[in-house]
Amino acid sequence: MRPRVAPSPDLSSSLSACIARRGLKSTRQRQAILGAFLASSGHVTVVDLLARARAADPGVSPATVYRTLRLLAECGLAKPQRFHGSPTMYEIVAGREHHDHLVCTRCGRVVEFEDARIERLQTAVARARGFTVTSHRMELYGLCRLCRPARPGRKAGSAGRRSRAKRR
Amino acid sequence: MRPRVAPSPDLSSSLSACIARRGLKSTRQRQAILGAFLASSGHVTVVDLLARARAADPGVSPATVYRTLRLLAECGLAKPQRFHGSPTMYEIVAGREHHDHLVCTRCGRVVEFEDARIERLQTAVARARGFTVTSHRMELYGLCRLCRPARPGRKAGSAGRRSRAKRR
DNA sequence: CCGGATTTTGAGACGCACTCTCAACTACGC
DNA sequence: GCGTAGTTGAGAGTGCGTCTCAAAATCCGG
Ligand SMILES: [Zn+2]
Ligand SMILES: [Zn+2]
Ligand SMILES: [Zn+2]
Ligand SMILES: [Zn+2]
Repeated sequence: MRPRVAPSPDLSSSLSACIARRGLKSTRQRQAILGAFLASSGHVTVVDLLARARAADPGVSPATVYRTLRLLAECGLAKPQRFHGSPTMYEIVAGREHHDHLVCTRCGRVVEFEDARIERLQTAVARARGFTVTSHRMELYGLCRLCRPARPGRKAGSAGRRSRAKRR
Repeated sequence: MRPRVAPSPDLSSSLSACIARRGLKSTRQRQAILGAFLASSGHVTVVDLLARARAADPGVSPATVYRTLRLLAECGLAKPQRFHGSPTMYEIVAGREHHDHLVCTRCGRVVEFEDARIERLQTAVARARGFTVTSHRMELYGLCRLCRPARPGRKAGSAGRRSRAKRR
């Protein structure tokens, strides 16, 4: 029922809408951050986003990135995801359907999935315990194809190395 | 279906074992903390645990609770659970089987459950995406039986209820 | 039971990821 | 342009947890 909207100008207008509706103002910084966010694919950290936004407009401070991200979340454009062991990541939410995550504990790659059977079972289980579920979180941690140890003949390093250096 | 071992001396000996094995020492504080932890049921925060441990022995500092909890985790006796919106909670792990959690967003109650069908589907989904799962986290958030609004014909609780009632 | 090596402890400094405060600075309608 | 309300950056503050370090406790061999 949701029209699928390719990540495009549309979304930024939807921010303007939300901004207008609340009597807020459109600023250089917000544009830069929104631009960087929409241009990103997948899941971004505040640090990532700050860097990208600064590429477009050096005058962007971390505080503003935090604030704008919160605004985007309130407008239903972004959604924070807190994966184990890394700072909060944000993903584009507009027009996408619910999904859960597979997270590679080695390279940090995040893969999304959705499984209606699991979702149904979750609801059923909850109901059986007297709960009315309003949201859930499900993350599967493990090794992705490329990080899986010692498969002969496989080269894991070439294309796949997503940045994601995590300290701990 | 599991032989229910009442939280008993067994576990504390298993700590001594782990302590001995690593050349560590048994101290008053560790006893107090372990005692408080084992006597607790369900999921405890550091603050909770500190209070309980101090009841038994006033000379226990927060730092030591953190340290001991980490030790317990390394010994496989405790497991940290980070639920959305509350500080890390620890639960007794020894001899129990894996489970996931239902969390009431209003009163904070935590209910455990385990569903083999879901677990199987998780593994299957992961494999289909090329992942080897080593662990997962699944939490269902919502309202428990007692917190569910007694619907006088009108649907009261939308998604947003944020109130944080600490359970005691 | 003692002495000394070694571990542990408490207090407070520190770190990280955020949020808040506030004075200076826009954006924007008139 | 003006005025005003919203916005920004810098830095202080907060929550939660870890680290540092000197003093204290544990343990072990004698
Ligand atoms: Zn990987
Ligand atoms: Zn996602
Ligand atoms: Zn409840
Ligand atoms: Zn549990």
